[in-house]
Amino acid sequence: MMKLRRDVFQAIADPTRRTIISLVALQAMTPGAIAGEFDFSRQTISKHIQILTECEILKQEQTGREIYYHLNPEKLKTIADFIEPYRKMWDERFDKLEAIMKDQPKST
Amino acid sequence: MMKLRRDVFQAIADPTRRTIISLVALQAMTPGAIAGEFDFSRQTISKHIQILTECEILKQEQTGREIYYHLNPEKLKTIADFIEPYRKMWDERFDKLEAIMKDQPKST
DNA sequence: ACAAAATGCAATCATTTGACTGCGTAAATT
DNA sequence: AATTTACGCAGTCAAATGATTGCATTTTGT
Repeated sequence: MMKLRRDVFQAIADPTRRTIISLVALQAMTPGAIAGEFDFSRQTISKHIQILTECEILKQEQTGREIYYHLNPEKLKTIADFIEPYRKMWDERFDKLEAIMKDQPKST
Repeated sequence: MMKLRRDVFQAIADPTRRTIISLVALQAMTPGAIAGEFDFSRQTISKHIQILTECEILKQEQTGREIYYHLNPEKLKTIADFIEPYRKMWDERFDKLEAIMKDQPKST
């Protein structure tokens, strides 16, 4: 059980884990606090946290007996990098931004 | 088997399906042609295509006995929308673009 | 009309997933 | 020192996943 096949794409496939990400993005939270937001058992949530931690989407920070988990947003870049090439196929705003970039060649 | 839990996040969780997406992004392809790019059986690939089609990442276009599958990039926006709030936490370039946007209030 | 080609559909099977309960351990509280 | 609190780890189990093979169906080509 729990092979090392875990990657970021697999991690965000689960809706509960996506919710955990959105919670922890606002502030670091303990497993107990996170579990309190769901109807699942603490251990179930704990396992989700473990999966997110394994692929480094979450980082731990222990203080006494409490462990605070906070988001490591950089890891989500993997997803963004996958999406990026397709973005320009739909995102008009992105095209507009690109145009602005071209119009401002030496802006910095 | 194959419940209706299929969503876009689940669809892109599989590496084979991500490769299929990248292939079809370049040009519409038939299942046979797609399968030819992998070492898996044709039916295995066919099933992946089915999953991608079910959640509308791929669209069919039948011509005779051949079915061309092409990418529906809009569906990937779901993923982008999830990532977007976290993007500004890592993407320096994005911040720069935002700054430029602010500096150019009436640019269009 | 018949054979070949391009697909989809069904059945099967090992593995993974996501939920659960129970237990162990370390830190805080009394 | 004993109890409570906050965790993690191990085991279990039903369901989902991802692969397979075999067969049916429709279109194309001879």
